[in-house]
Amino acid sequence: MGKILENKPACLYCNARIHSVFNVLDNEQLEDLYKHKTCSSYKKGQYVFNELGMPNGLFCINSGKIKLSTTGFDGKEQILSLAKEGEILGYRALISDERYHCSAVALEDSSICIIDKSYFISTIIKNNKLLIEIVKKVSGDLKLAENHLVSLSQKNVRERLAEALLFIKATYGCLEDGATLNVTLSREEIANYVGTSTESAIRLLSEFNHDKIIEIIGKKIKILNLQLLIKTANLND
Amino acid sequence: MGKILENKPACLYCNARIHSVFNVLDNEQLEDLYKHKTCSSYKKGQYVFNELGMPNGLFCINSGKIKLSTTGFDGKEQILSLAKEGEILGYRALISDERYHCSAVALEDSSICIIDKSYFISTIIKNNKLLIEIVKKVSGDLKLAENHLVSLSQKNVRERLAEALLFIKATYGCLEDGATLNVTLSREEIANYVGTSTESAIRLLSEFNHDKIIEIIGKKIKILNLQLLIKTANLND
DNA sequence: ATTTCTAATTGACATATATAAATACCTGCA
DNA sequence: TGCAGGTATTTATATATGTCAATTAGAAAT
Repeated sequence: MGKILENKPACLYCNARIHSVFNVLDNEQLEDLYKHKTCSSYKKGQYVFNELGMPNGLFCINSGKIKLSTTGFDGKEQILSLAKEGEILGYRALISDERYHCSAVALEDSSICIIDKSYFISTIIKNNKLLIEIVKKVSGDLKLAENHLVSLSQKNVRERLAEALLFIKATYGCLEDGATLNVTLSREEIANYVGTSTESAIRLLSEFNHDKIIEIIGKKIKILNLQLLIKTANLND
Repeated sequence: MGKILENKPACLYCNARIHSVFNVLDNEQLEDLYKHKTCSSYKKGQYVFNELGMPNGLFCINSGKIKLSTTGFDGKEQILSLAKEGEILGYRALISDERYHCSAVALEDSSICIIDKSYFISTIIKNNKLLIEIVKKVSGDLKLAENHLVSLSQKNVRERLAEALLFIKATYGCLEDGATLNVTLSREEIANYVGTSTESAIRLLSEFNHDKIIEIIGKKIKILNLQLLIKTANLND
């Protein structure tokens, strides 16, 4: 469990809201939402929820970065996606009333609002606009999963790694320099997204580094040649 | 385009309805649905829609079998899922108002109802129960995609092929003998679901055949030893 | 029945990638 | 300051799987 914050952020003035499903709510509804939530802080590495648990609320990231992963057949982690502020988590398990089928772990210190389960359920039944936003959100997630699936099925590790770096950039953006990825993932985590061994991920990152596609600065990765990275990823869309 | 049938099936008496999202509609709503649809037949191999097109209606399989696939980076097919009677197709593109991101092709002669686009959109905005069913449907699809993704990422071809056979059995069931898979897929199609080369799929199917896990009877596959197949698939759930 | 075309099969070979093992590098903590 | 435990890196090696090429079987067409 995260540490409950006394000062929970006002939904009405939440910066993350514009990119979230709650953007379709009016001011009154946002006030109502505020009344039915709490907000907790999570330390880097802490679980927000894990795939064994039953949901008791809807998570909405206020700030921070979260990885969503699942445990494969021999305990190996598979990172399914990366989430940032404004994104809701755990909605599927909530709506279908079943266990989470993935785990959410903080990649850095994060604050996350937890919306009361029964309030959320009763709200979506009344509010079609919100529900449609949720359908769009799941559809978008499905599309991302399918793209990831095709890459895993058809591309080699080098292409997938390049794609992963582009995905990280697209998700979390860069630091002020406009090139250094704005998140720190371990080599193992990168490998667990790409679907390869940690050693292979390291080897290829070194190659990218040597080929001046990226520069490795400690745990940070700086994209030196975006065009070449895109070419290496062999994208088709 | 499929060939439009003069006698479209009544939604009220549709056998497939029980397993579909439309099971939440009452009799009056089903009559209404009937009024806003057409029904077409598709020959084996025919496209129901393809990933280039814009949706102009919601497809609902009345009878037959459909494969959903997408085209990978160098034109290679990736089969994403298999659909049967009662399943709706193309709902995501419709709701998000964008192009299909996969293609639907008939695996055998099929009849498919096409529900008027504007009718469907206006209906889901009014009918929350239906919309919730759709959320559950997308969520289920996402769950399947994620499981497939993890297998592609972490399992070897042998395990994935065994898993694919189990998936086909779970989706389409068996013939009267309770063991022969009730669908004919080419070796290439099997490979394109498994994420391997056609040759590797053939080789491993021969191995399964030799090991008495399956029996290959022409294009049909009979599961001889289900327990061993499950063990070979190395399932964890 | 004969031809033609596609799908299935088999074998040989190349190679990408996993695995294993050893070393180097951090980072927190005593 | 130095130890300890994890993370990162590198090298060597094994192997699963893709690729290429040749053959066979089966289905469709004339």
